[in-house]
Amino acid sequence: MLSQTSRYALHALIVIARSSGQANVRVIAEETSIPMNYLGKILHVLGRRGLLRSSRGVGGGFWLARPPQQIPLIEIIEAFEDRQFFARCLLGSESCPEGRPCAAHALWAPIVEQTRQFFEATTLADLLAEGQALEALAGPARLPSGSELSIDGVEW
Amino acid sequence: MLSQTSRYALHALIVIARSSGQANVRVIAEETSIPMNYLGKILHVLGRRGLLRSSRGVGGGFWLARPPQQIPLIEIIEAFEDRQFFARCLLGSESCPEGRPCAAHALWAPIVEQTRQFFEATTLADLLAEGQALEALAGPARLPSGSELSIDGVEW
DNA sequence: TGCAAAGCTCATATGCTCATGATAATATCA
DNA sequence: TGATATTATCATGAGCATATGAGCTTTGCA
Repeated sequence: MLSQTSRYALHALIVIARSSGQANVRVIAEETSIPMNYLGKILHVLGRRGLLRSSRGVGGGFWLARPPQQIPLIEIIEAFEDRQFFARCLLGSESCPEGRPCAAHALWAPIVEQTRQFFEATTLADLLAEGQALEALAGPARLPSGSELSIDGVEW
Repeated sequence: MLSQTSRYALHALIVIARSSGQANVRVIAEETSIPMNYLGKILHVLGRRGLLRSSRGVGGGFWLARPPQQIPLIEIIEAFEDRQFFARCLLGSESCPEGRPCAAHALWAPIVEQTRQFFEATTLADLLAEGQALEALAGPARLPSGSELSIDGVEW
């Protein structure tokens, strides 16, 4: 559904948001298992898109340019998927030129539209909240095992 | 969303169903603009999956193995997409191993499930009916232009 | 019985996504 | 000011989905 690259971007942003401050490429790559060089490129794109800020040099890294409530998932996706990602019909836009819908169009359109609305309405904050809920459920049993995904200290 | 190959398969099946009988690769390729050799391979796969029958030699071609009411779209898709097509989470199955859902999982699951149900519930016949409805709307204005997509004579 | 039509099969090419590696630019700090 | 840490940028490669091309096999028909 989503490209690997989009999924990397989402995952990286979740980790950055959780880190309550700056996070550098190496650390994010370790935590997410995303190849480091590739991740650098992805974060750079997110920077140009206005989702991340960055600084170089010692102590540098990336951080969210906006609070996660103001980062809808669709912005992340649009950075890496081509423009027709949501415009495309079941049979492809070739079979379905403007104004001459193909046989599948009307049936498929509601599905696409609902998916698009999901990505528009859901924000990075929603994902963080969901992750927090999961941790509350499973947390006590595996806190001692040392996974340091703490969500505290986020100042938004 | 769907791979090019799946979309080719869908499109070809629509054309075959409309042809009310046999259709050969060359004709289908011309009508759909799908590369002929590639189409041949796709139809062969659909044959092995039990969706098409074929015969060789002069006058040979492909035809539906079942009435279109009994061909759900999901069967077509499963022939060309990998098994995890609907199992996959927003962040990918790597981030989301069995029994340990990722942050996005619960939010995304309903979207995937609804999409899966669409492909299960919608049949080739539904696409044909939709195409017929479109033609009824726009038909009179462009019938003289010679597009011979007649739907008559289907004996199912 | 031989030719032509059509599907079948395999080998190869191409283009894109994903990934790697090296180097440059910039920032911090002793 | 030099050593180090970190992002920025560019060149290159790997692998897969997509596509092409050629020859093989089967079938129908004159």
